[in-house]
Amino acid sequence: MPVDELDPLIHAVARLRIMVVLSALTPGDEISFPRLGEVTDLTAGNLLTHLRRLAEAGYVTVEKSGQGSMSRTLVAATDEGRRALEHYRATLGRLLATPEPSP
Amino acid sequence: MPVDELDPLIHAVARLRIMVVLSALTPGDEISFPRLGEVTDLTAGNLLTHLRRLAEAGYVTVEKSGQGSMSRTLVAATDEGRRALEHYRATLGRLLATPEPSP
DNA sequence: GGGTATAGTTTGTGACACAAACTTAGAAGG
DNA sequence: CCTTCTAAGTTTGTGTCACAAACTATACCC
Repeated sequence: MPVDELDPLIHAVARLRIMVVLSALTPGDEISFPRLGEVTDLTAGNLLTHLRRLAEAGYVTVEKSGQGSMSRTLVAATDEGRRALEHYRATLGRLLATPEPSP
Repeated sequence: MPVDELDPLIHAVARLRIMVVLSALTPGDEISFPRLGEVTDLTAGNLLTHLRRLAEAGYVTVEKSGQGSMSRTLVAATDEGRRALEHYRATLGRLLATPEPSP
């Protein structure tokens, strides 16, 4: 009945947190992998996996440089990612507000 | 960091839909199992499982009468369920709104 | 150079959403 | 009455996924 479905990629709590944090960044800004892990309260393994899926969807960019302990990974939301989150927000707002008349 | 966690019982899309529909009912009102299945767009199997979990949590009541094709099952949200949804709504709103200052 | 710390990756497992198959019992109808 | 159909729930099997523990690679310190 509700034509608009909640984007399952964003709906997972962990990824939702990631997207919220990334979208809060000034466009053009980035955040480091470890810092993002702290802020979202995710272990590195989880963060990595979720970022991979978000990157595959084109919602985030992941830039890596260096190797081993010198590696620096920077993450940012893409415009598409921001739009997707906005759309999710709107859809969810609609869903939560809907009294859905029952005949 | 965000102390308030999203209630995972409600967060699943299917159960979220169920709770929204049930909460939209006038307190004291009930909805039939088949009708709830239609409105939430869930198969009977799914609906049953999700209702079971919601009932275990005390978020909904499930009243059964009759057997076989004569069985009538009525479902309603409990006060606790309504409160939980409200809390979920608030938590989510906070999460989605949080710009979360990054040092 | 052995130990410790940091950054990221791989892997194993348990939970869970989902739908297909099954059960039960009344109604249709011949 | 005996079969067939349909409606209402229930059980079960399967694929997906979130999660954390274990692992790899590299630098810093003594």
